[in-house]
Amino acid sequence: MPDSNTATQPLYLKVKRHILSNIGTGKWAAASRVPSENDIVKSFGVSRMTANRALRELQDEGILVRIAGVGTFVAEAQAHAHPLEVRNIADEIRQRGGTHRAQLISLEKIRAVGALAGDFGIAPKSPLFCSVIVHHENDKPIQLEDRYVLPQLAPDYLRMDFTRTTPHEYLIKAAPLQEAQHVLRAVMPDDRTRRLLQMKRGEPCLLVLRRTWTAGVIASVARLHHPGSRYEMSGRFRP
Amino acid sequence: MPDSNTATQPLYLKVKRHILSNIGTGKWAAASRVPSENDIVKSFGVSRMTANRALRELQDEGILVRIAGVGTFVAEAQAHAHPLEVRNIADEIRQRGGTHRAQLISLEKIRAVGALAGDFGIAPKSPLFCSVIVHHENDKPIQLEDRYVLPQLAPDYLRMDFTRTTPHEYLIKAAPLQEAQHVLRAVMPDDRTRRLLQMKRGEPCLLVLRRTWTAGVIASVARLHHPGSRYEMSGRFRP
DNA sequence: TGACTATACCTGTATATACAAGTTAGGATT
DNA sequence: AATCCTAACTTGTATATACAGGTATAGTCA
Repeated sequence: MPDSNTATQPLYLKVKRHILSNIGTGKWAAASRVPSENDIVKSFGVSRMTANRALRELQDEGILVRIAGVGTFVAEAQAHAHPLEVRNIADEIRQRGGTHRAQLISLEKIRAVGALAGDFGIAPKSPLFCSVIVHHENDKPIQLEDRYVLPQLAPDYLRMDFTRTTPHEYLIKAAPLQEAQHVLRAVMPDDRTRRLLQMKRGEPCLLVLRRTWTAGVIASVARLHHPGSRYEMSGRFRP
Repeated sequence: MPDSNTATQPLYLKVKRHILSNIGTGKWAAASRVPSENDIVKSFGVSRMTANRALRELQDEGILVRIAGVGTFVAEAQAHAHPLEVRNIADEIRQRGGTHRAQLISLEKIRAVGALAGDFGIAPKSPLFCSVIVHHENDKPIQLEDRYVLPQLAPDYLRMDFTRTTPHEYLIKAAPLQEAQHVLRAVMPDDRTRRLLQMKRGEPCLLVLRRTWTAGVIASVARLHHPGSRYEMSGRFRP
């Protein structure tokens, strides 16, 4: 029955902004109660569905906690975890406006030994596919990718042309990704790594270890070495 | 008019799962069209608001793209960006079951010079608060925190006891965080850094540069050095 | 042929209403 | 005093309806 909107802005957004501003200024502290749907109906003159949408979306965004039968409350302050994106190297380069070139060092079937077999949870000497690729940005090497793949999940891995698509791109199509783990370290490169990345002596590497799971088993393990002087990861974050 | 539900499961979730399953099996490829709200009304026998909620939530989750007047489509495959968390060091240590100790090296007012003034966007020689803290895990140094703070936003910064709370914890309370940027690099430490972190010669550092914004201005800049041999960042990700 | 228009369809938002189910507090009963 | 029950309030879901505004296409008119 009330009008549709007063200033060309959706009503549920007005309600959301009002709540967010009260939380942002500290007027409504963490764990304190916020107006119920019916309170908002009265104070804003909107329908309950509109109030519900505002509160529900704020819950989905982690700002509020709602308990049926009890009420709606300001969520505890965010764990303050800032996401940093770990992305496909080719996309990353293209987005920067650079040109990507992949140099295939080797692509073969190997036998898992030692820690590698343990990583995959397979028997020692089981077959694994292994690719070694150096990724270039504007013809400067910026990533050495040592990748190991479970043959069952990517049977035609050895026939792929990895100068055209990255293993990463191929794998997310071949083996639906369920989970990924990343570990980030600063390390000194070994001789082979330093040579392939054309690094100076004494220059460190940013190392990303990536493991991806499919159907509960590790589908792929990647070791990504980046020259410290030519590569950095960055991310922006808005709470 | 139709019944409420058939199997104790919300109808909008049924619709969502149906769509997700069609996308998951590849039946509906990326960029292909998905049924309109009215199609879903007919095929599922639900109201348009219910169909709308299912499609809208899938859009919010990045699964679908909706264009008013045109239709609803399967979103292009996710950019495959894996978040890596950049967290408060004290929380991180405690969560691992270790004990955290902060060693205050210095806490003073300085004058911004050179790049620092540029970072903050303030005039050279403007005052800045500066704290230098070494964070220990089980009495081993794992982070050197060089932090610069805008005095206006944290007037009592110099009176804080940073052996009890981290600057990070203090700042998120004093200056509501609006945006944060992180840059990650592998670098060789300078002499001071190597000494404070008790590192061996030739050992690299994982360097995190963090800038946080409040009300459009940079509130704080932090340089976080970690010994490569004793520190790593990791994150898990489920799509 | 080119420009305009009417139409059909789509999403976006908003409302009034309804019923289910969880929680809490207070009152009645035993 | 302990227990049960009810009333009031909360969120969660679902519907029918309405209007606004975006987009594309077919058809009309100049």
